Amino acid sequence: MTLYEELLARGLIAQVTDEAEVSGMINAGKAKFYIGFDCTADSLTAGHFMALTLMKRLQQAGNSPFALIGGGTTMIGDPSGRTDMRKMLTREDIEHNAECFRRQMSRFINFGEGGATMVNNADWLLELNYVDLLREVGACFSVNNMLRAECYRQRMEKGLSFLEFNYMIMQSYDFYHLYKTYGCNMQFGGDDQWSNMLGGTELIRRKLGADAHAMTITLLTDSQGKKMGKTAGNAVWLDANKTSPYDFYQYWRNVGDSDVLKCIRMLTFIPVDEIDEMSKWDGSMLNRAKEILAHELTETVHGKEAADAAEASARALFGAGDGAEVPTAQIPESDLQADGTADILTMLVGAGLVSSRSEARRAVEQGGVTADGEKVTDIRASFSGDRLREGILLRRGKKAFKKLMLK
RNA sequence: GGGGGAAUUCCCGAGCGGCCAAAGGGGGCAGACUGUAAAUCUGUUGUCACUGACUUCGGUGGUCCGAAUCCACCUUCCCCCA
Repeated sequence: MTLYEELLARGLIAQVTDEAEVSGMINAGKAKFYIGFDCTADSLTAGHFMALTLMKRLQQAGNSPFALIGGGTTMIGDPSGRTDMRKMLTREDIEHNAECFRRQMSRFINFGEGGATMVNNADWLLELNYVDLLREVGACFSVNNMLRAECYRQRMEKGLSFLEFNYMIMQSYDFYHLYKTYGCNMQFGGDDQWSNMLGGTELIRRKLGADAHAMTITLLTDSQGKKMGKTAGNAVWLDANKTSPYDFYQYWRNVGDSDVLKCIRMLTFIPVDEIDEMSKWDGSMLNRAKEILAHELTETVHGKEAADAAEASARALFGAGDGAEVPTAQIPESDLQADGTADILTMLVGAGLVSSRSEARRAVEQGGVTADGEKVTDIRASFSGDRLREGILLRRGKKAFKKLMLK
């Protein structure tokens, strides 16, 4: 199976400018391609993860990746697929985020000798001169065409600022720049980037009379068409401090039946024929597939040790097994009451299992709280300081656990 | 530049000057059922010292015994005309 065929088999490819050209180049292992990442936060997310694995797959086949960090484009803010304008980030924030991205990426991609190249578009975009730019590339863009682009469609109803309108031009300029500087003639990215990417191929054609190509990967959505990699609107981060390895593991452990195989196919490096074998599983057997998915991804992101630990904890907490390594939380001595005990509401808040005492109260009243396996039904229940010193396993609902200790 | 409209709780979206912590939906959370799935049903969803009190309806002032509701100014956004 060729690399391109594998990508197809995994369901990764959404759109390609020229299938024959692109597949030929990447199969031969000689391609130079880039993927851009705008640094809108201080950590990469599960959404970026798929692009990174694509990069890795291609690198393993001998191709040369360029990871572009959007230090410059983030100053503009990509309007694609958004209904409102992004919050403007300060230059300092962006630089900080770019640095975080750089660190995280180097864990997945080999940037060493002969490996991938990391570039930051702040290096060339920030020094552009407005009038020069207008004359050089502005003349190559048709506003009529741009307005037709899918990525602006949503915003045509709600309003689109001129700042954001220029995003496509900046991204196109990136591609043009990388083509001229490194001979990079392919750009990959999420499917929402398609029109931005075409802007680049078009610019290269007009300015240099050369062919450049673009390919997008399918957005990872669940069976209801919602983007995956988010929980209740919050991103699943790759930074262990923002999303703990245990939570990361749990996110994937909990995907719906109908989505497991798709995730395994698209996100893991498990050979395609093995996955085909798994796709014959059904019903509760899929639970095994979910474990594989969760372990596999946690291992790639946080390392084998963390993945094993998360799996062991999960098994212990949800079924047979013991010695669970549950994330712990601590409350200070000062949270103890005069008689040396701690009340359940304070404990729940201190453990971070709820965000307020009211929420803690509700959780207890609804019978969703246990302490060391025993259901707590009284909102005035309290526990001795001695027990706390040894640690009490608090559980809120089915899936949230914290071991609470005294500081 | 001129004219018109809008801003409500996580999101969408109701809201007569007192009966508004604010309808309804979505989402979230919890419970039942399960396989840590889906579907379904039930409860819940501002905070706290919780049969009560306190803080919320873009911002600042004002009218009134009383304002999410009325007035003034400001901010932001949308639409039409240029």
